[in-house]
Amino acid sequence: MSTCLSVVVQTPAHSAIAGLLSYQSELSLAPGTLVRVPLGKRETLGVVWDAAPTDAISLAGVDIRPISGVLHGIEPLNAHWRQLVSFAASYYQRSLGEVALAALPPQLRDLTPTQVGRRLKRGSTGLAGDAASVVVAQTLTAEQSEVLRRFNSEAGPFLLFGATGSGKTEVYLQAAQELLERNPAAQALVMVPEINLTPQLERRFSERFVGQYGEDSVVSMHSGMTPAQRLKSWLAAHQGQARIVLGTRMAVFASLPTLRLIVVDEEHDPSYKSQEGARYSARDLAVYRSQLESEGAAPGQTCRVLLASATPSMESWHHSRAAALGGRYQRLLMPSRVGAAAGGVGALPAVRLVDMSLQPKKTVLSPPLLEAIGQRIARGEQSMIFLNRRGYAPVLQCGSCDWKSECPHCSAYRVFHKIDRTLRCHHCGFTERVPRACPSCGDLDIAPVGRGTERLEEHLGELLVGIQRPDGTPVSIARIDADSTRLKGALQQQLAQVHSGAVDVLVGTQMIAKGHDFRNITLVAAINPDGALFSCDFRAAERLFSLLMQAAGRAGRDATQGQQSEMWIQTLHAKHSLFAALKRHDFASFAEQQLKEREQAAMPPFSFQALVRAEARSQDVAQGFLQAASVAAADVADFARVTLYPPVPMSIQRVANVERAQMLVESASRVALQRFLAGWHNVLQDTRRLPTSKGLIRWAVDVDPLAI
DNA sequence: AGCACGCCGACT
DNA sequence: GTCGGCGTGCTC
Repeated sequence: MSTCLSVVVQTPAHSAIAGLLSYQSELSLAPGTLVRVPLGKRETLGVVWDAAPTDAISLAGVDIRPISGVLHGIEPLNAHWRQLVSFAASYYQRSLGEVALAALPPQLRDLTPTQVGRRLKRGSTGLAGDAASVVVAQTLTAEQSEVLRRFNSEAGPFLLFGATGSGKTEVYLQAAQELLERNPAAQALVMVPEINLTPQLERRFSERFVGQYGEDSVVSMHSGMTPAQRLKSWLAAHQGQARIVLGTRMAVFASLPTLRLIVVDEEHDPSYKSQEGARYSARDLAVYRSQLESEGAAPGQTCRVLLASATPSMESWHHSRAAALGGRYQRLLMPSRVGAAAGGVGALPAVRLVDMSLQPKKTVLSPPLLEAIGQRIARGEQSMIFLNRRGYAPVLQCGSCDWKSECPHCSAYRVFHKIDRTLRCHHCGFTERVPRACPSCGDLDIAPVGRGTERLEEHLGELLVGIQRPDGTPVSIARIDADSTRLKGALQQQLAQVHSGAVDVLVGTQMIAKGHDFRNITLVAAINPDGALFSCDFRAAERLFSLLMQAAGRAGRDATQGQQSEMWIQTLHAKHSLFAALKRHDFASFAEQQLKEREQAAMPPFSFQALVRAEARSQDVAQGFLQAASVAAADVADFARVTLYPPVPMSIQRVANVERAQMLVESASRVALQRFLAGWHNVLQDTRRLPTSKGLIRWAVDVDPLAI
């Protein structure tokens, strides 16, 4: 008698066969085993989820086909990994197969069992590193020691609230080091929000651990790696040679059989929330995973989780309030910058607000800011200027008719890029050469409106033309944004330019606000941050505060300059409480204010949300689908405990000729929302099959959405 | 998602 | 008369 296996395979989120598929096998295979199975006319990778001896060879009229192969060289994925995947699939309303297969390295899908076997042989040499090259741990500050002491002795989860420059990375390094010394098999997972931040983190972890634990002991996982590299890292983690895994959000799904420590650096960062496929939050899954890995573990063998940020998310801040008030996380504090003593208390840059309502209209850079930048250049110091908009100008407009550079495929303007004389849509990518004359009336008077980083760079060049560096050479201005760093390695190269001191003024988008340590930057300026102040997105203020705080953290990382470094903000709303709190570097009072407002308005983290998005040929069909699903929701479990809002067009209604609409679902209870969504799923699928839904392209649920 | 089948327009 | 467009439907 053969065995009947339940196998998960890559099936689309809403197809009719979202569940487990049955296959027969002569071998009795353990759950978690990787297999190759026939599916229709092709063969695909699957994961055994369950096995039961059976003699049934058909089910509901479908023949049960035999599996076609087993990836013998790879140990079955353990129960914790399977539980994590199955929780994520159910919480984020996606199929098990989609989540499970997306969590595996893509190359596993393409390789036959024999090819995988060859890779395994070729893999690790298990070379031990050179013990002499071990970089010794730094001496900790009192704050760092206290944080580590509490982290190692108390029960988590932990939220480390640490100022930029307070030495959070050293805390991660020593927490990992302590773990690896204590437990000869333990593994640690350290996540960062962006690919760009992995190289420098990898350098620091490698120099600390590779010497002692071997070449494969530190590996990275992010989408920028080649398929072969990803497979190699994944196998190293799965087989336990990798002791430390560094990566972006996808790394939360790495197979780590002896995981004992998870660090989520910059835990507030929106990049931890996936925006496609299963829209999971890697930060939230990290907390869940640590719980899972700790279940039934001996006291010293639990998996600890450390979320860290200088500006925590309102969710984590709320969870880390006093236990008496219902907090579940331990809040750990590191308010001081390393070496702060040299620069006096805090040594965080002084925040200067420029009230732009007192400046002539259309001023881009106010005279006092320009003056301050000039002084830095004369002293041989660097400045950094933020503008969160790339290109030359966001719109091109005709002076005589009302033509604007609209994208023909999207409800958005195409951005003018002067460098290559193009109009580019940042949503669908549609690009054309800039017209010589207005395409509508033929007038030659077409002009850029507003400004992006390209134009700011040009403008600065004109304004600073008379300024000289200490050695008498002219000012050098550089720009870093998604356009200037398109080529591989370009970002690293441009950052190196800044480090070498060849650049006096750096212009860029938020790309330069994150993580990079610049020793000689003593002035940071945000020239137009007002957009977020009165946004309809209730998280806009939180994001702005965090961005400005992070930007301010770029200034004066070198303690000897801490005293003179400044963060400049130009605003039309100088009296806004956000700026007042920023001036005092007072995240806590900003957060209390935000949470109070959120509580009064019953918004997250005091309520729980999900968004259903629909895409269709016409807006009517998209909204009609949502409306019909909304009406049909009345019979679904826990309907009475959720609020369904009417469908609305998305803020950018049309992208690449697809109309988009969304509908908000809200509940005071996470459990009720989950139960409702689970029951509603079939209703949505049935609604899609209705004749009125003809023209609907796709729909998806986003649980705990970041933006509404 | 793939990969089929299937039913209507311009080509050797 | 075929090649091929992408709409609809199925995969244990």
